[in-house]
Amino acid sequence: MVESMQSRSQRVRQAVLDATADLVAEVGVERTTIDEIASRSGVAKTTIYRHFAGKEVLVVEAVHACTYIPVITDTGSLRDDLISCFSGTTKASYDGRLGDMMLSLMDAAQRDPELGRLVRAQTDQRRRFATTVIERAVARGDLAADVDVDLLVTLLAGPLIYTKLVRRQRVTDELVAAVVDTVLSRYSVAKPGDGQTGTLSSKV
Amino acid sequence: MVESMQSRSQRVRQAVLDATADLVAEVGVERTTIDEIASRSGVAKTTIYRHFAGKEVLVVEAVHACTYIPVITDTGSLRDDLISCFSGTTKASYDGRLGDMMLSLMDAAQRDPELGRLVRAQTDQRRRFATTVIERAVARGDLAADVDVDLLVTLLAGPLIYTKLVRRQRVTDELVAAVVDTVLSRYSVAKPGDGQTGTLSSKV
DNA sequence: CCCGAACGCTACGAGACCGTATCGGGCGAC
DNA sequence: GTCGCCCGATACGGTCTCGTAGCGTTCGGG
Repeated sequence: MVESMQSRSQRVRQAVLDATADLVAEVGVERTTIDEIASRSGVAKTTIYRHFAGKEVLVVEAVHACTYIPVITDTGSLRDDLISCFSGTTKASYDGRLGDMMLSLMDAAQRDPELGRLVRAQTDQRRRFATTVIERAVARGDLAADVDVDLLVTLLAGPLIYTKLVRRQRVTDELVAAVVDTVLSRYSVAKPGDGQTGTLSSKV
Repeated sequence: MVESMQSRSQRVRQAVLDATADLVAEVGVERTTIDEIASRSGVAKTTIYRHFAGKEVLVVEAVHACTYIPVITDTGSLRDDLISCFSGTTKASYDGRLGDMMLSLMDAAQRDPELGRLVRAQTDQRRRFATTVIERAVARGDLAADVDVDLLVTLLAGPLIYTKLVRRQRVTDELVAAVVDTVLSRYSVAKPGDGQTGTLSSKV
């Protein structure tokens, strides 16, 4: 009841955070100004200062509100789970507003400790999704027990994020599948009698 | 002789570009101001404007002056060449001033077309080094002829740059070797006379 | 219906940067 | 030595952004 009743204060907060997120995505953290946020959101600058201490807090909250939580699948196939995981995090998230923010956020995070923690938490969380999926595969015996999970996640996430942020190209489903297949083919255990994990004949 | 003769104009230019590079590495492109550049370099603001049109040109030239060109080795071993290549580009360069600039540069490049071209050129050039090494291996027969070179470069460079820029961890020699070895083990041709891309022995 | 809290609007002073003008000083060439 | 060019220092007007104050207006619960 509370969430639909607090119409005034809550609506204002949401409008401000939305406008902030839009602005950060468009012009970056540095060029985002309170005046422009006021103009976009339709909320008076005075009112913004009544809700938020300053731009830093505003940006942190706005980004936090944009965080997308993917659904971790459990199909029994490491390959499918990984593709699902990275399509949900790397692709979906990075195609939206959050993707446009990332570079500016990471840049600003180099100097703002608060933003630094936020970005780091975001990164760690994403890695944890992949880690979970991988560790389940280890438990099933699809991967050797002594696999360097951290390295494996880096090998998977690295090319995708690099493609998105540095090369500024779309992360296609084909790319996700290609990365997962290539990396997995190195680590996969050849199961005796069962060809489920076999990704041997990938057509590159 | 010319370079040591043009003492006045040349020394001033160099001092300004150095200070600009330092500032960009420290506080980013946006927060870099002409006044601060003047203060750091010891060159009067008036003089800076006599040499450069504005901050944009200044940053572009400063970054351009920082570009590090690695030596492409040709040891006959694809693995060693790749490690040498990525240690030279990803590691050495990204450990210096240029590394601290990259995030801010890429962010600013989203809005400044000139910087965009610069960053893109930089990225493409680095990829070309790896591409050269890989294509030589293909010519030797160490790699199958139908290898997706572009994907392969992304698989190699991605994890390293991701480690440096996103995770903000040092790119160690061990990491470079691990990435190269893992990715290569997928693509390497088993034996001459065997199937082309087949990597049957997927041991851990 | 009425009152109080929350909001919108305008204006303000302060500070940072920008880009330019003006003038004085010094270095180098001849 | 002298002249010309380049540089340094200061100052200025202009713009942008910040954060706050004053005051009129509107929304919503009782």
